[in-house]
Amino acid sequence: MLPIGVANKAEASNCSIRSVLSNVTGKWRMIIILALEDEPKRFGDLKRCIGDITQSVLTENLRGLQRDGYLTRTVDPGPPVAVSYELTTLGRSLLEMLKPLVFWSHEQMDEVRQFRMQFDREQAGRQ
Amino acid sequence: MLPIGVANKAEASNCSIRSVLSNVTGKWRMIIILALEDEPKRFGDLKRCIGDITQSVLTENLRGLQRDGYLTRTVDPGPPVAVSYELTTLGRSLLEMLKPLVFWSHEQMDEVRQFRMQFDREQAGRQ
DNA sequence: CAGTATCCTTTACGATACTG
DNA sequence: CAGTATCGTAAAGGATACTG
Repeated sequence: MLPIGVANKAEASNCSIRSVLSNVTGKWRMIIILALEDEPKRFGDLKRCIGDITQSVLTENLRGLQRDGYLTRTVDPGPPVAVSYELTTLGRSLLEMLKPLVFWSHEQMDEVRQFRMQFDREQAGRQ
Repeated sequence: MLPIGVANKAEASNCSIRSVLSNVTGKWRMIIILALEDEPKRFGDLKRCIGDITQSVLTENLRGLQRDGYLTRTVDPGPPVAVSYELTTLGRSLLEMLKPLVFWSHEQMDEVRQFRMQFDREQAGRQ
């Protein structure tokens, strides 16, 4: 069995599984990793590629991923300055873990939507 | 390449990959799925097993997972009443996607911690 | 036992303006 | 171009009290 539980609060902070799993929670971290699959990208490219992320949020999340060692940030002082982000070996390794999950998500999407609609209908019927 | 980006906001809501990936973001959803790996568990068992989750938050997340079809909720009217939660086929299928990620997390934890410490040292040095 | 109901705090996210 | 700085909102989570 996996050590997912904690006996107390002090233990929670260094609970191994949780601390690393939390790297891919949040709305954007997986998306960014996936966006860097094929090649290094510059800040503006990433923003365009993802589409609906704001500058400040993209910056925050890139910092976090860089801090944890999933990507590198390289500055080419211009002018104009160009900053590019690239997956590290660790990041690429995470990407490989994520890909099956993404394809699975894609496949199961309709089923989840069915379940949701049914659940919501049942809830509505109970009112 | 994976369709992770969106061209506009309207498209974002039915962007397949994101909508299902978001099922496993958040602090607790993966944890709950993992906690149900071995056998169905009752509400109190889950709470004890996870350790540091409050009743209300556990309830919310169980509802969400049930809504999306990952688990079932079965009531045995007592008294005393006993409610047990069990992974569905879909939930078990998700669990299998999650397990490699969890083991990977466990293995890579030290490396991530090293990166973090180094990054934080560099940041401190820059002040 | 398995919740609901409140209320509160924290975190993530978003919009906008400004800068070297 | 790639940010930073502010400010505001929304969602998640947490603490506590109460209930059939």
